[in-house]
Amino acid sequence: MPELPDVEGFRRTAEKAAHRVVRGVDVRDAQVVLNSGPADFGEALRGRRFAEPHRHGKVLQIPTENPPADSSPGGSSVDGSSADGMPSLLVHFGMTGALLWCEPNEPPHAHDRVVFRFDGGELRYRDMRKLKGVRIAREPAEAAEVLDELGPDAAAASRAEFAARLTRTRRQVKTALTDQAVLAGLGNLTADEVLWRAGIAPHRQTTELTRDELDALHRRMRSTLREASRAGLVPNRPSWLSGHRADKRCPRCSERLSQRRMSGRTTIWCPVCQPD
DNA sequence: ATGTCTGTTTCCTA
DNA sequence: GTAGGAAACAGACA
Repeated sequence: MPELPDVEGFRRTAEKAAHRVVRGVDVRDAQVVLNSGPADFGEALRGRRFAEPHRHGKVLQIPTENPPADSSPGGSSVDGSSADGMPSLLVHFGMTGALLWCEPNEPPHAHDRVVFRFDGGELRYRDMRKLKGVRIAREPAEAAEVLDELGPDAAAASRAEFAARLTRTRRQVKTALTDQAVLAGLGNLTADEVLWRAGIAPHRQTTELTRDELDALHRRMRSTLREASRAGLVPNRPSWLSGHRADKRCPRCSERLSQRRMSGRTTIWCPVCQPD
């Protein structure tokens, strides 16, 4: 599932836990804890509060903050401790990961790999295939190591930044769009969707795109991500290309869609709306 | 049963 | 620098 819009949905889920104290961490499958042992992982988080979650591309970062200096009722104090210097939780959802907010007594799901318990609810990292998972960054520099590998967030990249990053390489535009080091957040579905909306064939070389085409691509990308993020997934609507991966007819002109594997992923486009 | 597919990423080879 | 394949994993599906 997880492309930028999905992770944006998970970010909103994580907001339910913001400013709550982590009462306990259950690592039900140590394999998804990427950079520490299960005990250390839980120990790094227990007793701290989750702060406001951030998303960069497909990566979700949940910083922590210290518990409020004892109870300060009445004061809506966000307390003194900033999230600086505190450990962060980093989540990469791989291909099948998800984050769910559950009531305390909901029975566990077979694919619940890590459970973060709070008073009155819990956050669950659920993942069937365990291609990625969670990691702990003990200080901001450690989180930066992961995030610095990524290009600018696709939903936030400016037009100029977008064009500059994309044309830095001369690869096929679909491949460049899904390269997280070029631009962070687009996956197989959103890349196909954006290219279709912009009327650009996926195998075009980035360096042969005109300024107008780059601008169109950027504009479509922003609007597509905005709409999909609101839904928390790439919609399966009839007016979207992604809704036609099965019947393989262009939603705009009804032409038979073309299909090819590009860098290992199934790529779909309309030969009429996206000419060579 | 066996093979193929999958909304991800990384590593290797040509 | 770029493209393609395989692998990590756990299914669903024909």
